Amino acid sequence: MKKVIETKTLTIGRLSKEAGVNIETIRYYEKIGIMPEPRRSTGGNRLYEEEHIKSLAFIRRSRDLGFSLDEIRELLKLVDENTYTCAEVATLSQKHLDDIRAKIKDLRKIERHMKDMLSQCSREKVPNCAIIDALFE
Amino acid sequence: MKKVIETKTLTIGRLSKEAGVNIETIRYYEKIGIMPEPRRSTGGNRLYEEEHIKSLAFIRRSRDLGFSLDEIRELLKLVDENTYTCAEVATLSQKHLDDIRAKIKDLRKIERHMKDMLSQCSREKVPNCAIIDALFE
DNA sequence: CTATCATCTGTAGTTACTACAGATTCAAGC
DNA sequence: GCTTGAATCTGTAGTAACTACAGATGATAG
Repeated sequence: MKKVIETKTLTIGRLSKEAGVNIETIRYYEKIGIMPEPRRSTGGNRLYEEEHIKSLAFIRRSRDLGFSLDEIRELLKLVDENTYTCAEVATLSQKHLDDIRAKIKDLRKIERHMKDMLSQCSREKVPNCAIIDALFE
Repeated sequence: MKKVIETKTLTIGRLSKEAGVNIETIRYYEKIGIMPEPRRSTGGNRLYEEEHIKSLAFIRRSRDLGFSLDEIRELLKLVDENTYTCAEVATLSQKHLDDIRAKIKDLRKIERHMKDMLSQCSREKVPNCAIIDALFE
């Protein structure tokens, strides 16, 4: 007997719902070349396969972790070349982690400043405000 | 004797250097209406006074604290109307502080995930990477 | 008076999308 | 087969906060 390979094919609308990603965003990912072009129906509508579902999931997961689309492109290039090594991936990821830590540091500094300014503010309904003064230096 | 009010007048280039802000950025702030229009020389070059120096300092300080230009516009509107109260300013600032804290929280979550992923990575020069696997889920 | 520098206006590019408009295509019912 | 309404198509423009030009003037030193 013939083995039938069951591949679920999705329209862009279904993929959008399943992945929780806007239709426009999916087309955008294709346009900038980080999602592979799907085959089309005779009329020209996109038809997605397992491959694309995975690809989109990878992109979204990476985005959620704060990777830029360029960084994701790098990662995907490594994967697609199939020649990537753990070391290369780790290097990219470590750099990303460093960036995140730097951002946290910056934000914490801002948080302290804001907290200080707010603590100096009487919060009463009078003009003349310690916060405004601080911003004017 | 006549009291001579000494007002230093700056060209955009000088203001740019003193404030450490790009010339284009200064013009941009004027265009979007958060910096007042300066008077011009007969030839049309911008001539800045103390007022503008202060204004620019306020904007930059607020930007450094992460306020958006729209938020700064709000703050400046309060100041310019001269009817602002400490309470209004404090409300805006508190909201901003909350935003910052939320961002820090998000980033810390990301940091943990990245750290976990990196800890599972052998970092050796072999293909097949725990990080990539994790991103594919 | 001229050479060189500073400024001028206006437009386009950046990131990661989102939001249309106007034209087709698809799927379902009759 | 035909119609209708939903889904999809392409392409363009908008968002935030700038930056980077191009090509035309303005200012200034010698």
